[in-house]
Amino acid sequence: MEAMMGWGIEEQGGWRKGPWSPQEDKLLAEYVNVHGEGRWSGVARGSGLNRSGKSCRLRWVNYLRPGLKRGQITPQEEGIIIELHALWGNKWSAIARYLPGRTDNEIKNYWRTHFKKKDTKKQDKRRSQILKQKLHPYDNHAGHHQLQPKEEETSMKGASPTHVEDKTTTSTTHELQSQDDQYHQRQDQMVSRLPNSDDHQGECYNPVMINQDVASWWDTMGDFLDYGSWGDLWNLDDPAAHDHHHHGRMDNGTTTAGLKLATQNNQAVATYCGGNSNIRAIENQANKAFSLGGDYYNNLYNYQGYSF
DNA sequence: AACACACTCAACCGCAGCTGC
DNA sequence: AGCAGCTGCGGTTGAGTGTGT
Repeated sequence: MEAMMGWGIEEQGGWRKGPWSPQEDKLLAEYVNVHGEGRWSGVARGSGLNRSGKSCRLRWVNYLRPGLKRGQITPQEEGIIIELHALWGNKWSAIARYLPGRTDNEIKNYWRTHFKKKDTKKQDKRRSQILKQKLHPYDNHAGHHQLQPKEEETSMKGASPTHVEDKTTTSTTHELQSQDDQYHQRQDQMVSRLPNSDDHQGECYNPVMINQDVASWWDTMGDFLDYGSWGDLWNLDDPAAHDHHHHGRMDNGTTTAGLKLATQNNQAVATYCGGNSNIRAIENQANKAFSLGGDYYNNLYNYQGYSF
């Protein structure tokens, strides 16, 4: 008799339900380590567990899978969740792809706990503040040149940025102002963002070559990113996540974008995902930072922008 | 201490989409 | 084309825990 509630052939007495015991976890982990993920109905049959394939998959994905972070959601992760939820709504699995080590279930629970309650005033305010920082990074540059066109920001579907107080400026303001000045003097060195036909997954812009090692690149970018309070969308731990960004293209045409800092042989060392406005801003900043040094064709590294 | 309420999170359920026959 | 099985997703539930009175 087929058991459509779970996956696989249901044993007499039905599948075991409820919390998993350490012994069951061990059995499941051993089975997956040997046979790999997938074919979950086969897990139910072959592992000796009296659990449905569905239950096995859930336990593995949400609890046993290597690389899971556990622990509290950080403010940076919260920011990502809020921004992506504003873009995509309850697409928890899609959002989870941008938070390595977090599961869709975890994010869904977090959202419901923190932002989906009756008493939403405080939560709405916090969400608005974070969205404000995400969607208008340059508003933090009091009196600065608006580097990206406004229409790009409005292209972020579903986002309705509410104006709240700007983040307090820091000591980096002067340095940034100075860089901006030099930037405007050297705009002729800006690298154009022409589509690269080699990329079939999404629109890819020509790589910008930089002549610094990653550490100094990061130092240069770090002030700017921290200052703009959206450096958290960079992913230094799992550069391979870049590939997930490609595969995360939305069917509904939602525009998101990614950047990759990569070695000359195209191996990613850091990736970024976020709204197009942020991507454009980072590109501008990178162009500015590295064109200042001149001779940026000694390409030890490159970065590339993608629009999905 | 005892109770009520709030919160967290693991796990379940139903459904839709995909694939192979 | 239609069916069955598999997979993954989003919504929901409920047990355990924390906190306030």
